[in-house]
Amino acid sequence: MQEERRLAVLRAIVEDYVATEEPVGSKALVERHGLGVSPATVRNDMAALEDEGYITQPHTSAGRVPTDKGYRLFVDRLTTVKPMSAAERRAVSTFLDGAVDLDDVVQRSVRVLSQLTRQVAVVQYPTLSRSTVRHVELVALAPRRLLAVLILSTGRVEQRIVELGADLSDEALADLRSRVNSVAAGEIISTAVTALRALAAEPPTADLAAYVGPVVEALAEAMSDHRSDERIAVGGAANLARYGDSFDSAVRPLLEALEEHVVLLKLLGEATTGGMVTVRIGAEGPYEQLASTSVVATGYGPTNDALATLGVVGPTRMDYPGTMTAVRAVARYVSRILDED
Amino acid sequence: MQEERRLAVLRAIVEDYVATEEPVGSKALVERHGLGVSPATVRNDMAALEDEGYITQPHTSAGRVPTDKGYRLFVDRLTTVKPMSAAERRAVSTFLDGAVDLDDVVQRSVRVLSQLTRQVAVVQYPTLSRSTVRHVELVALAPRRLLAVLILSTGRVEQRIVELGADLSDEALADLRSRVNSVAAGEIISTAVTALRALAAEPPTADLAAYVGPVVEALAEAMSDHRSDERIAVGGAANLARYGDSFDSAVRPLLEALEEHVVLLKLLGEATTGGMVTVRIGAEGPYEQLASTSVVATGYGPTNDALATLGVVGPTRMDYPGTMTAVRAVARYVSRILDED
DNA sequence: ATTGGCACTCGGATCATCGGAGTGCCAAAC
DNA sequence: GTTTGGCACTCCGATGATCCGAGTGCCAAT
Repeated sequence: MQEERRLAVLRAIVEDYVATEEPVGSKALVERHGLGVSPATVRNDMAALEDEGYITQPHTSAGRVPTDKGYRLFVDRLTTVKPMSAAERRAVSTFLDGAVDLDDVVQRSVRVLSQLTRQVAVVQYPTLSRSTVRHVELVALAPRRLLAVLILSTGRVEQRIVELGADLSDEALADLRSRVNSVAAGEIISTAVTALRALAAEPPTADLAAYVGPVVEALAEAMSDHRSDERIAVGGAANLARYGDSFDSAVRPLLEALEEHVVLLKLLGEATTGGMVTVRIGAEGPYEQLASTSVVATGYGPTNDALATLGVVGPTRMDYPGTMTAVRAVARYVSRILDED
Repeated sequence: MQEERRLAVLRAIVEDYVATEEPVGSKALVERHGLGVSPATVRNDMAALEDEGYITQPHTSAGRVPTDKGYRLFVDRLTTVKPMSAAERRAVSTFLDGAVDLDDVVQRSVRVLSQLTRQVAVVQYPTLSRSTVRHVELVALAPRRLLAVLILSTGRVEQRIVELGADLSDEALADLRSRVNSVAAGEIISTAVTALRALAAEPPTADLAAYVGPVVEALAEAMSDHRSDERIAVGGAANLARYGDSFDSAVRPLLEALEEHVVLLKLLGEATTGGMVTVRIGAEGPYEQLASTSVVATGYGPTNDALATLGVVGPTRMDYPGTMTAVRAVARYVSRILDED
């Protein structure tokens, strides 16, 4: 079964290259891994693997390096799930358990993920679109100005200041508050927006006619605010310093991407559910300039109904198994925490 | 007046070195700047400047490079205030005017500042400690759980979830809300905390005794939360890519510092008021590892009562005059915006 | 005080050399 | 048919020698 051995060779090449950062030759391979064959045999296999496009040599008479295609095969078929050490598990859970609010959860996740993977970590804030309205609070700030506070099921809180066209009485405010909550509370965002707009279109009392419009508009705007969909936390940029070589080709575009949240979001891709981790390798991604960076990401959210994405961005030459388990584990912990409150 | 010319020479060296990134020699100096003397004269001056410690040569027979001391003199005595171009002004104001809330103001400031200076920009969120309580809202989420929303004069909103020891009636909630607001609203943070604690110590009605404690504690904690004092926004890290050389010595520690908000805060230093811009050059700063980075910072806040700091971090070799005006301008615009709402 | 002249220094670029790791291929062995 | 040892070959990268030129310091002249 040479076929089997070839795959073993590919796996060995990937592992060694990731570990050493240097092209790996036939001799070093047989020494460091227990393949019971001679270097010559490995060379034959390597030639075959090269023909099929899984590896290349940077130049004649150098060792081999995996191609994107090689990494792809490695990830798809040669990766064994690597469990996290007990210490790591404990670190993740204790660190994340200390979070006091949503912001803090996200910050801490980014931090722990980047430390675990020694890579750049990216965590998207939970999307509004799937969450439900827990409560709407209206607070009078001045006769003609109020603060609308929107509390969502994910724990996110949005607030807007609303300017009114006429003075507002306390009774009218209380009335408005209860009416708004009765149509919106408990509903999913999109439904809530529709219901609120309906309320604004036909003011139930003449009193409210002057206020309901601006308030509803502010709320609807807060609910469908795509800016907040794009909120993202990034951490571990210092890990980029380890790239060392290939600075211009790899680090610069990545640093630029990290500041463009829209780009980052596209890079993370669609959120996947159920513990599935997406791996996008090098040129498989949407940006040419990031041809030598890979993305390992997964969705997270309460009850495994993916609310948002979180993951890691790094060089194609990365420890995929380790990164994948780290990403999966952090996603699971974060989901659990969000479920709790 | 050789003294005067010497300073002119120093200024020319700084300007040239900042522009070209290369040690500057006597010949190039007289050519590029209109000093009406010969290279030999300049050499004499340079020797004197070197004796006094304002410049050095990286190695014998190379041009001169300013020392920290040289930059210091340049900043203190040789800098003419460089006004911003009309286009820049317009860019800043229109960009910042588009901000919708406090978060957005900070984000946009970081962005505009980093683009203006082509450097890493850092903006601290307004401190809680100087601001006053605008309003406290209490929202029932469940019979034994409520959400406390704290609205501050800076526009910042903090919220905390409070677990109660007993079921809460609507009347008790309303009572509590009005009592809390009557003692806290309009007060400065520290006063409000004291007043609230007093309220908790002697519950005005037996009804409230079971609730007032946890609620007040949550509010006090939110008010004195030092974590939020440490909130910071960073932008323009991609500009670090321009360093090119001196990667390990300069970029790596800086990247690490950017993730340690505590370090960054210490780096920014005390907030200064009244349009004063602080410049800290190289080894003047508190961190050895950042001996080749400078900080240009200033305080900002409504009515010029510095609430927080904002600034730029970059290599000692930076365009100080330009950076200083940019920092000053952004601080002024941000202050104005915060004053408005 | 300034200037032109001049010998001197030293870093960086250029180029040649050399060693070694690694390959491909072939013929022998299993 | 697969595996293996042997061998000639390639080419990268380190090392070292050479050389050029920008820049300096100093001195004598202005």
